[in-house]
Amino acid sequence: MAPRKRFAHVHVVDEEQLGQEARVQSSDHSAVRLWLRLLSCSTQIEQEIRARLRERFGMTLPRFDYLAQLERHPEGLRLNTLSRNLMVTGGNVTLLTEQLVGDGWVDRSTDPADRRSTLVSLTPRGRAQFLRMAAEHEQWLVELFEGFGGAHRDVLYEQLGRLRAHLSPRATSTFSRKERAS
Amino acid sequence: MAPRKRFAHVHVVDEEQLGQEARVQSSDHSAVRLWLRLLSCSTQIEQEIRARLRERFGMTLPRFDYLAQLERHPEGLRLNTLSRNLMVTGGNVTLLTEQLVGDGWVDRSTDPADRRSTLVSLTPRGRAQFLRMAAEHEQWLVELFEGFGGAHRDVLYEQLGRLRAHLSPRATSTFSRKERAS
DNA sequence: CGTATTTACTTGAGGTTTGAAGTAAATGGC
DNA sequence: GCCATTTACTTCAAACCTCAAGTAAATACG
Repeated sequence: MAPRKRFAHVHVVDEEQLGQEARVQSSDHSAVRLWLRLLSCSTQIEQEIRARLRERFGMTLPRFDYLAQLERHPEGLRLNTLSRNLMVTGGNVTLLTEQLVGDGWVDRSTDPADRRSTLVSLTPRGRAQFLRMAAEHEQWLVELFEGFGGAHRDVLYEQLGRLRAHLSPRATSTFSRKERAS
Repeated sequence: MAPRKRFAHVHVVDEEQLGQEARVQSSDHSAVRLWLRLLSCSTQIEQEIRARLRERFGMTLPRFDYLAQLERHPEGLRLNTLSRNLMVTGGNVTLLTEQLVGDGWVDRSTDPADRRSTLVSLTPRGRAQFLRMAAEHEQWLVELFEGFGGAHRDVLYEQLGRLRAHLSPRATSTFSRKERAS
């Protein structure tokens, strides 16, 4: 069977997949179909990247993403920020942090300005190793998009930017989730 | 912290998120940025749908997706096909099947034409309940895309179709994975 | 026919992620 | 200054998902 990051969705694929376009009929409306395509694309890429990270580096995607965040913020990040940026729960970040600290990728310290907060940053060795992986990682993406015409690409990039902006208002933090007043 | 389907990726968000666009600089190249936008959009929608399924119906997204597949195929589906369509591993489908059969959503039978295969389909009650959820689910998506202009939407849909087609060749089944000849 | 291979699925261990319920530090009225 | 609330993080059970190693049915080939 085919693997999936976390999941493939909804009426997913099928109508969506490969040669089976014929089956569409009337049942799906445009919002759902758009969502399914979006999901299908992102899942495919994710699976591919995940597999390569494992094969080449024995690295998992969540850890890679975590490290990538830190690499962008040499000054260190608070777990809360990390959670928001990675779009995962606080508990997850706590666990990943433990693992990455344990494996020597990450340094962890209490924020002197706010003793509730934890600051994390890459160890020098972690950073060096991450940079090697990141270079290759970027190549994979270049490869995946290769042949997907530059003009199409720009249009897609542009539209995704719009969509993200459109969706963003609801991208609230939820480390401890009281919010979500329906 | 913010929850995530399965995960948020890579250098994800941050440069990507909200008001922080300024930080982009030179380090990210276009393939990576495209991927991050794609991921960010799909994760946001996924989280939203996941949260609503739980709140409204006590339903999880993987199960909903599974049921959605079956709804589209009243004749029944083999687990193998389901795995490919949902883009998850066979083991996962086996587990979900047990749960859904146990909860009365799904009927399970051996394919008379091939006794290795298992056929699953919705129970009448499962189908009725699913249809109620699906109607609301579609409304959520309509809502999420509301105000994201029709023209933009069509362009995005079109481009995602192209991208999916571009990526698809590598979307091979992996129920029992011998393949992946690097 | 008989055996080797392939295909469909199951099992189990391990990692990931969530959501909910906690603890503890900081902040905001009063 | 005191207490209520908020914010930052931790813990834990349960769900999810993968990967690897199995079993068993079907097919391919000699």
